[in-house]
Amino acid sequence: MGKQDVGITVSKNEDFSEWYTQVVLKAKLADYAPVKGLIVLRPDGYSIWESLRNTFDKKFARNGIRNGFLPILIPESLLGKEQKHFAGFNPEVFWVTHSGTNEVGDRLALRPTSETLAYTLYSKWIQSWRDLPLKINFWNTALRAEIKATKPFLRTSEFLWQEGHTVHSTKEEAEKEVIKILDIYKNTVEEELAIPVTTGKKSEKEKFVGAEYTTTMESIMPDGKALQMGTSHFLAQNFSKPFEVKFADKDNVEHFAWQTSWGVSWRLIGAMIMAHGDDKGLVLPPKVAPIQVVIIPIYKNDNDKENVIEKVNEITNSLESKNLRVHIDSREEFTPGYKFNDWELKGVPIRIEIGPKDIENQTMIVAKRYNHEKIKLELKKVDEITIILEEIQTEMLKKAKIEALENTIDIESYDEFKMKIEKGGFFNSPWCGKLECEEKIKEETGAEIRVIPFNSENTSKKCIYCKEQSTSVPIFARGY
RNA sequence: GGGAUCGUAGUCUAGCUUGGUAUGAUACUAGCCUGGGGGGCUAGUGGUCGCAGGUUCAAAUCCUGCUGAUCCCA
Repeated sequence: MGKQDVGITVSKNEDFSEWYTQVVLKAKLADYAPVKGLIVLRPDGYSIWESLRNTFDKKFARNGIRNGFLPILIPESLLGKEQKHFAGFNPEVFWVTHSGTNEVGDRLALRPTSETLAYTLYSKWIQSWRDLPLKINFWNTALRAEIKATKPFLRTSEFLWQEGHTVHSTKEEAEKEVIKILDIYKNTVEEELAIPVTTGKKSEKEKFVGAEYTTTMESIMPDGKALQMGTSHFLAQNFSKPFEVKFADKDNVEHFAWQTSWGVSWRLIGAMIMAHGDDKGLVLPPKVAPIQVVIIPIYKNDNDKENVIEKVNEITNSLESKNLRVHIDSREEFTPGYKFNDWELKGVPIRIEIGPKDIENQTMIVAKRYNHEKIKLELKKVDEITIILEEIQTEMLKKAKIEALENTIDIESYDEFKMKIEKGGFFNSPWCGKLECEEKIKEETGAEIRVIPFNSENTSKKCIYCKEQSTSVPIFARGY
């Protein structure tokens, strides 16, 4: 196999879509399953998911949220109980119609999301204000049939995610919860995955069906398209009424409860691949990298080998004592050069090279994945690796922020909007708030309102489409 | 929703027009030499040609259906 076949064969700039698919497959994060639109997570991909899950679990726990588990089948009678919600999901629901050869009576849906099921149970579990707030998170998968344009992690018919469902006695408390969760999402994505996000509300048209409003975090990808990174919904009493999630308040009067739901999916992994990867492959932020440091021993003869391995073991012990995830690539069948490329494809943040020359000088070579920098580090300063990893994490976010900023522009002229939309990007453009303008813009340019950023609602500008007084300055973009 | 292209060994691919059980590279296995940016030599292994059916003495090749992937437009 030639050099060009093992690694990524296209440039990220020239063929972004092909580049993305190759990175996913060749870095062994995921593979296609035998059914359309479904993918398989391989250990390196799953490990990143586990890392995110651990972080979220810690933060959820601190916020009084516990995990539970719900079954995957939902009877049609339940799914259809909240009409708007049902209408919104119906086209993409997978149905179980048979058990063995027998037809089932009430068709069973493979959950597209669990609101209806969860709240049926919540109504049983909640009777008094003393039972509130009830905050449960579920790690599971959701199924939504994607007919066309499937893409690993970004658009698949089944996806791993978490869905949180909380119940509160007051509107205020529920709305606070919505924002608290969105904050957790934002800081986790920025701190762990080093991807900057913009938070705000979805427009009426784009909100979660059944929600009173949806808050969202959006990111701009290097190809200029927007990616929804997570949503947190204020459900008001839209579900508590049909599902009778009621509680007796202190005055012994029964009230319908106020609810929220929220979720992030493995889409975040897709975002991470796109945001940081380069022409050599994946680039992993240190915090979620399954392997943070890979060590490549280099030697020509047995004598060298013995000395090198000894040092390599010392370094490994030292790094592992700092709780770093270290791997020694001791494969004999590959040359060092091959291994360099191999681990770069897999995105390992730091590579350490140690050979006879280094031993002589009491140094090692430290190569950083994200900027291709190579430095010489004294062996006795091995502890600095921890600091370098932290720096990498910070620098990656900084770099991503700069790129996001470059792709974000203020546009008030519709002509300019139409001209520039081909290249993609986040456009801050004033909007009057009318559905009609939103739809026309989508129709004529393919761009939609991705998010109405918080604090963007004080504006004296004129709507980019109808020129009337605007009510906000949303971010318009073409999306995934 | 509309349109186009494609599917041959782990990977990439030749062969298809004009039917005769498949070409090359790479990967993989073994051995030796190598080893600081995708090493070399030698010898091997690996294929129900996406699936099902049809035409035919004979199908990777022609026909039909299905399935999966990719791209473009709405």
